Amino acid sequence: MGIAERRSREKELLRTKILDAASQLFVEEGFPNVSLRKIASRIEYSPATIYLYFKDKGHLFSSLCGETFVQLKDELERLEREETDPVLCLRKGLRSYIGFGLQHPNQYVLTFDTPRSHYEFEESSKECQETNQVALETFDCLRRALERCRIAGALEFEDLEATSQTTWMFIHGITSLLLLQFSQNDPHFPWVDKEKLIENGLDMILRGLRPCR
Amino acid sequence: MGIAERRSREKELLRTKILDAASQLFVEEGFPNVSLRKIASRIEYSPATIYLYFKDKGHLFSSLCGETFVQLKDELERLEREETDPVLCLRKGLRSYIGFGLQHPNQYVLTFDTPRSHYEFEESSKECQETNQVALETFDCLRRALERCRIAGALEFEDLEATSQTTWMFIHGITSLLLLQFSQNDPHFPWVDKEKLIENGLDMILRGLRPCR
DNA sequence: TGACAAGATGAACGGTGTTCGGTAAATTAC
DNA sequence: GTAATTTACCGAACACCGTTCATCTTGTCA
Repeated sequence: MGIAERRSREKELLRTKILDAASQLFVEEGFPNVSLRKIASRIEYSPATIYLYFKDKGHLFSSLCGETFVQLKDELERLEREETDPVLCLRKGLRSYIGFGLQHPNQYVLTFDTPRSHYEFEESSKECQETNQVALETFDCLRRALERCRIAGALEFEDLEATSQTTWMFIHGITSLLLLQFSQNDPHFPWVDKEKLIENGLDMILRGLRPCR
Repeated sequence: MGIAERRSREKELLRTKILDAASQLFVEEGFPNVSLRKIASRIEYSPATIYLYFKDKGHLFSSLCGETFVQLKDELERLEREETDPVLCLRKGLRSYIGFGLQHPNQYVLTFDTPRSHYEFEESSKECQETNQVALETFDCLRRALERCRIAGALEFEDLEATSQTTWMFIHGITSLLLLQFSQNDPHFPWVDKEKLIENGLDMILRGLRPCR
């Protein structure tokens, strides 16, 4: 049955066409400024057609973010294989996370700085499940990196889970404020240099985890 | 001229009536779920009337957030006067910041986790100026608290400004993730206890600033 | 060739922020 | 006391938005 295959191939093609157009507009303008009508008109289809491929606007952008975050996971797993010094591996991983956020501001903000209720209208769709899975695996990289440091005796902490989550909170804080407050051309707030902030942040995190000698 | 005064008093009254209604709805439902029509109907005025008192939706909620954040500043300044141990003062202040965010989730998220372009459509209005001023003074509390710790020899760091900003980023990270990711009924992510996370976070921050002995 | 199914859509629904011309009342001037 | 003017307000509209659904076209199969 070659016909059915071609059909489903064509369906997949339009699906990715929608995703591509959405992605472009999303990167340019951010979630709330991209309308389904804009996406539809860019690919020369009716807005209603999008609903044959995605449940709603939220799920479309969820799967968009999911796709992007796979890159971060891959990058972190690459680091894990290539960098043998555990502390350096941790530090580079944290730096990658921040860099990833800076490179994909809209995806980052939509995923971590937006109340779910504002864009996700039903739980447990297939896309969300997958995205969630990627997120867990990405977080696992951090967990493993910390545990390796502890085993090597380079860092010291009691509760791996709590420490992993706290560390995530810290680098999220750096990323989030850099995206949302830094480089607002706010002439009144005396932001110091961006790279310096990042380095300072990473130093402080690692110092907070170093064994008390 | 008593008439003019009464008039401006009445005008101020309606202004605060709008703000009150907006505040209630805002706390209940969050920025994007509160429409000017809802506010208007709650106070039994036309939506158009709101535009006689506020430039647009963004400015209305900006001044709302500003009002709320004054409370945090007051709390921090109170701490500064009453708590003599500088490190304890710093720690309590950081804790207050997080607690404030948890108590006013919508205000916090709108102020720090929302791209300005999504709700603020023109710079430098009177309300924004005032809010900005409050923000700067609040940040100054953190700066002073850190400096006092350094002078007392309890903490050690090079650059006060960078350290203040980094510290803010950390507590913002804690607050932001607690508000936006924690207690999503995400059965898959193994969040540890909230209080434990906060304590762990504060410990890590202070350890990251302790002098190397 | 006719029946059927899948894909795409036009038009509509109920909502949004925002603008503007007009109105009615309160104030001022005469 | 009446006319002119300022003020506060609002109905209606504009241009959007996400979403739904009956309808239509078109490719497929018997």
